[in-house]
Amino acid sequence: MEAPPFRHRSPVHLNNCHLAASFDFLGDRWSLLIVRCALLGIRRFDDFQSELDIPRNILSTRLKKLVEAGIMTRQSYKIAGCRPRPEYLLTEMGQALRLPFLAMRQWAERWVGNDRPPPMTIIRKSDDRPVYVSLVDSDGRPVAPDDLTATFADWAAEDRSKTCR
Amino acid sequence: MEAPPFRHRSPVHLNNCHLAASFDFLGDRWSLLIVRCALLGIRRFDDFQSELDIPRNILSTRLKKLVEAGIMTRQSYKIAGCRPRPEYLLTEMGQALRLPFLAMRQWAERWVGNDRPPPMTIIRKSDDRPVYVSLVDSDGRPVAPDDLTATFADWAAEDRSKTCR
DNA sequence: TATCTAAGTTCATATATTGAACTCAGGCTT
DNA sequence: AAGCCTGAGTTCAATATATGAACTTAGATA
Repeated sequence: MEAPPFRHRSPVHLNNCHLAASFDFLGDRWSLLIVRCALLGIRRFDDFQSELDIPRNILSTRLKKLVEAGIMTRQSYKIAGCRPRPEYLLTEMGQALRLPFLAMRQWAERWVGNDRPPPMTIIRKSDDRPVYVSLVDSDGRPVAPDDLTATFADWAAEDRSKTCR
Repeated sequence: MEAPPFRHRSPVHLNNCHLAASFDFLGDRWSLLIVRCALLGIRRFDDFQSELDIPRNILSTRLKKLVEAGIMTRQSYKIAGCRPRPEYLLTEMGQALRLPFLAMRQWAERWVGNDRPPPMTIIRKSDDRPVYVSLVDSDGRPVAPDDLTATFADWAAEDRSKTCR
């Protein structure tokens, strides 16, 4: 990955930045950990609670926020002989977070885990070979990470795309 | 992306999870926004401050944390006629966050921005064509997001890889 | 009727954030 | 030389949020 040119102002105004906006509901440790667990198959209040050792009231407010953001849904499940209970499932929007979370896991295993063998490896179901997150072009061909630059929509570029020095 | 099988416990214990560990220093809104700005070329204290409208003491503690985590370095720059001033640069570890952040941006533009034309588009320098984040195998060939499963290192799998129902 | 369980809520205490004002060091102006 | 300017922080009182323990609730079972 290549170092960016120096700027006084970021080229994308915070108000136009959907990435920054997503941090409103995903930008805290507990929400990120809850989504991590959900992506791994956890669904129930008490399972999130004991897995993460999160205070119950915090879990409650975070789940509400994630539901409100459209990342999770709260629905009832029913097993015979038990009363219906709520479970928290990822929506399609939430499932789509798998890719960024895999990218982040890949980063963490390289840089936090120092490339030691990871506890879990993501593989392709059809042939059991490991899978990676990478940059590709529209034909699916790999793109070198130092071969990137950016263009800006004209409505968004108010002197902001200028670099300095 | 495919829904995961139901589990009471996540298959990776939190203590072995480098992803979860990374949230210790990246799991808050301000740190994420600071890294976003740094990836876009911002380097100076006051530029981070005015770009994000972050309280100065919070910015100070967050930058210290990111430096301590190895994501940024604080070094001096010198321009003629001014005294040396500090600037905050991404380390190699920090630059490597570009991929997860691009994945997250791609997600946010799809799901938060509802696929409206984004203010910024990442393109390949050599041919100006847009670039995407995607799953690939070790030969760089695309992998379908619903074609994934996982294996677990035997030292990590203490009944945790079992699914339920 | 009493007990158990999963899913919450309540509340006092502890911790963190906010925003404004202040400091500090070195360069520039008069 | 004295005073002002600028960028990079620090300090501190007020406010907001998190923590952890205890409590509540609704159905199922004994």
